[in-house]
Amino acid sequence: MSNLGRPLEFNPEKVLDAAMDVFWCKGYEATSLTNLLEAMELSKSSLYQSFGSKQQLFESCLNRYGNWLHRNMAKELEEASSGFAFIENILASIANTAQLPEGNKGCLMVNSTIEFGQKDPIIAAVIAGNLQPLSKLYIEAVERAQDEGDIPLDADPQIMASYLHVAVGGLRTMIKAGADKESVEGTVNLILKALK
Amino acid sequence: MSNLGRPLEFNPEKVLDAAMDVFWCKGYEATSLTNLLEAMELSKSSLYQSFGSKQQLFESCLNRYGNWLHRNMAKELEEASSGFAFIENILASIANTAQLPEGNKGCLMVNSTIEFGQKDPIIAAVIAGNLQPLSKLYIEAVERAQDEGDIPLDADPQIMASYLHVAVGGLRTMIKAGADKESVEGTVNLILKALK
DNA sequence: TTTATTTTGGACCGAAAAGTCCAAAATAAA
DNA sequence: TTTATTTTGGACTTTTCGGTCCAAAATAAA
Repeated sequence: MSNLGRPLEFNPEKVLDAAMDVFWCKGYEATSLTNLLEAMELSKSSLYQSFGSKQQLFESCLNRYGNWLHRNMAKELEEASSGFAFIENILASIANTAQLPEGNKGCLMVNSTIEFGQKDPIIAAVIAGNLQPLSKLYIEAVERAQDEGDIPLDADPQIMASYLHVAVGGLRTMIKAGADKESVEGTVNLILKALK
Repeated sequence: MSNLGRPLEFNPEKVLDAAMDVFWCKGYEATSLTNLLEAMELSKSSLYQSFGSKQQLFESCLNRYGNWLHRNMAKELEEASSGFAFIENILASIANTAQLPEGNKGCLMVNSTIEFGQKDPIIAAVIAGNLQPLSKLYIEAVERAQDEGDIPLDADPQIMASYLHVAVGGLRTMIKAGADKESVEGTVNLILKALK
């Protein structure tokens, strides 16, 4: 709004990314203020001044992550050679994280869904608000795949989208449990075959 | 071992169940010693004497939960009218928890997989050790369903078992996110159709 | 009844938790 | 240069964290 006063000494987006990564790796409860301050390279007062509280910072991170995810997926859908190829790509890229540090991080949205569920209505709403646009993308992809003849026309895109949501959540769980890449890929093939 | 000394004033299985429920509802990091002591109705020294530490207590709870789950599922498989009916029942009973407190609790094994992943090797081993017998049950069920003609013979039971594991993890995530029963049931139907 | 063994309640511990507060510093506008 | 506005570092606070310790209590065996 105003340009007055002492300017920020940090880049709000960069420090948000840093905080996001900590929450992503450790989960909400397991990350302490100290963890955040070290990663963000901020003083305590700057954090509270700019982000309100640990929980509000977490909400900001969830939204940032959700936006980032949606942007990426929307771009992938746009650039995909077909609706079905998009779905294949999404699941394959998840399978590629098996037994890697990235696979152990999982998906911040899935992690937070499991950690919070409906315990805190505000967090639940933030998650739901970020999940819905992703669902829309899945529906779009399925409809496009139906147009292109890769998915039967009698399938309900809404249910198909839920099915994909389940696949993503389940694969991330499987990978967190330490599954190797081959079995994840085999499972992905089965998941995809079911759509046809 | 020995019968000497003052006898326990509590039932170890009962207090373990109480602890299990707290971890189940809140997750490991979010439950405090105080939460546990209140639920178990134990003094701090009794807890440490009998269960070692918060983490060891958690490990005991995981094993108890895993055994309980395996026992239940083995019984259901035994009593099921067919291998495929067993699979249907498992998924249906998960769908039935949608929008109920039980659904928000989810599955302690799934919750812990997401919360810990591979962060702590001991916990990871405990989870893996409890997951493997469940996998075996899934494989058994699939093989039986193949014998009974409900699942094609060219399907790999191992991959099918992973697929079911993914389905369970994903459904629990979906339900934790607040999905309503109808859409979960629709999704379950799609998951099952894919097996045929 | 003594002795050995075990459990129990509660005091106690240092560390770390999230969060508050304020004076000093840094800037833009007047 | 003054003034208004904002950020920053860090001291400070209260509460809770997981965990230890020990004397008292309760029992079985000798």
